[in-house]
Amino acid sequence: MYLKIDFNSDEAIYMQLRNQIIYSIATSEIQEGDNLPSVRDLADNIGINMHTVNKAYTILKQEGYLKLDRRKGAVIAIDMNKMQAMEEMREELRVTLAKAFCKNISCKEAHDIVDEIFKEFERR
Amino acid sequence: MYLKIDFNSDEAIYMQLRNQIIYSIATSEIQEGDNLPSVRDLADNIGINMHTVNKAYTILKQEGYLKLDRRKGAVIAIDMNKMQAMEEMREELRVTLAKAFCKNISCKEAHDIVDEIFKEFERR
DNA sequence: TATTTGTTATACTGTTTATATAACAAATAT
DNA sequence: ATATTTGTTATATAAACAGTATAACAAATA
Repeated sequence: MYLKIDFNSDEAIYMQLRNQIIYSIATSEIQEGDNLPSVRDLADNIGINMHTVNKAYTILKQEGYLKLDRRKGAVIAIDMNKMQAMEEMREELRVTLAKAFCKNISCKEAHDIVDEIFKEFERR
Repeated sequence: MYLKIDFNSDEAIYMQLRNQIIYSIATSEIQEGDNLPSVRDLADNIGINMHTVNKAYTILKQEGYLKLDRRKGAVIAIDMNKMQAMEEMREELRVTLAKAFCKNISCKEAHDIVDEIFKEFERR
């Protein structure tokens, strides 16, 4: 799995990790049942602290993407609460699309980008 | 203009302000040329500190939604950098839609919500 | 002349982020 | 059996951020 941390970003490292792991699941680079590296291995690998990785894993667990097991380690396990996910998506889109609309981006242009991104997920 | 701050939210107050002002522009509740309340008035009105409002206004200025003038106050003025806005939208959508895809939300369902939100902006 | 604007400066508190050690319990490998 | 590897938990520390509190300035207005 490819992970790249931007240490100059204003986005927290553990959030960059979280987002990239979710993206990797969406593109099927990793999938249900797969193991993630141990918190120590990944931390050493990237060059960050163990607790920063642990924070990302803990959030992914809370959000329903991971199960953490002392014997098996961190395993991808999607908790399928679609209704909740829809509501969260709606709230995020409200902000994203309000910005877009103010900047003269049309509904069609938004749709086109949605399609492009979904193609990133669906090509196998 | 209707502004509601959730003091228990994990989202910073100045970001809640920023997002709601952008949303108000998108729905044409406020528009190009309109004045926002002075930083002191709005702060008193909501019951927060002047600098928190000032931070929201400063960000809105940097992002191209406001002009700040010592004589006229804060005035809505959209800086139309559409290309930049498109790229920012694409990056935000990548995270939002990756989450959605993992939770089995289809491309069509995403499109439907985009349409619903755009209707919030376009009905007059 | 007094008030109102955005703006800037300083100071303080509390929270968050990231790091650093350390230890524990359960499982695995040697 | 022993050592190692898991996630997990507990402290501690430094830096950055969020929010508040005063205060003052320059330009414009009442």
